[in-house]
Amino acid sequence: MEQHRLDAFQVIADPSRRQMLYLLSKDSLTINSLADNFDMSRPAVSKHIKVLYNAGFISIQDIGRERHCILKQEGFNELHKWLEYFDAFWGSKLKNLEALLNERTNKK
Amino acid sequence: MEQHRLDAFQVIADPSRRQMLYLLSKDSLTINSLADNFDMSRPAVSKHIKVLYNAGFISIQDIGRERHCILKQEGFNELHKWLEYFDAFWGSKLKNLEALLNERTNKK
DNA sequence: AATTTGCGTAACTCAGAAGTTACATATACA
DNA sequence: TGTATATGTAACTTCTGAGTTACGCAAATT
Repeated sequence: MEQHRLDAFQVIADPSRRQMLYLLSKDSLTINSLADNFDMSRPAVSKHIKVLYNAGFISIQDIGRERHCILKQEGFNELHKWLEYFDAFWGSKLKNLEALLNERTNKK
Repeated sequence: MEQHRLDAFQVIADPSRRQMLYLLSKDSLTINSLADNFDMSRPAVSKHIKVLYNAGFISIQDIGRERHCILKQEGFNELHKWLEYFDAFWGSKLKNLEALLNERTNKK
């Protein structure tokens, strides 16, 4: 089948997928009950779910013919690390001083 | 000209742009000095810079014919807020309990 | 057993992001 | 003044993510 192996950053780039994660933060939902919240076909939602699953943003529990989607922390880790790097950058007074010095001296 | 008005999530979905932000966290750079770090044409880099600028990830200081790109916090804010929401979700023991309860009861 | 329900997948279309080359412009330098 | 440098932009091509419809299958229902 198609690739559908997007990294965490690409996964959250889609507004629909962010909305799905939000909805799942309120309650775990099946594919169909998720699809009720969107203006797209169920297969489209199904694909998004696959993307979210493959990237570790959700786990899926099969109950009979239903697939219950549950939010999963794993997918968020990479994003968290990435943002933390820049948080550290902003947070550090040393960095700020460094930047200031660069601004003043780095104009060859 | 073209739109190039991507939101913060779309902005960081591109690996090249993330790399640019990383490089700019080390030092402020001109368009050309940035382009030296990539296997793409300078106009391509120029476009990415425009995207980063429009989304508030960098500020630009014109010095003569050079454009110095400087990391800017603003663009990160939306991402930060977004992640914080889910951090709160994971962090809250109450939420975890709630999720546990949902798992046990929500199987109509 | 037949039908309905919940879902996945294949095949396709479409839009737009990301790259290219070619060109224009403004500043610095000789 | 003429040339090199640093950059932006227009026009174009290419690729792929995101949507669709049509279909298949297994579990539930009757």
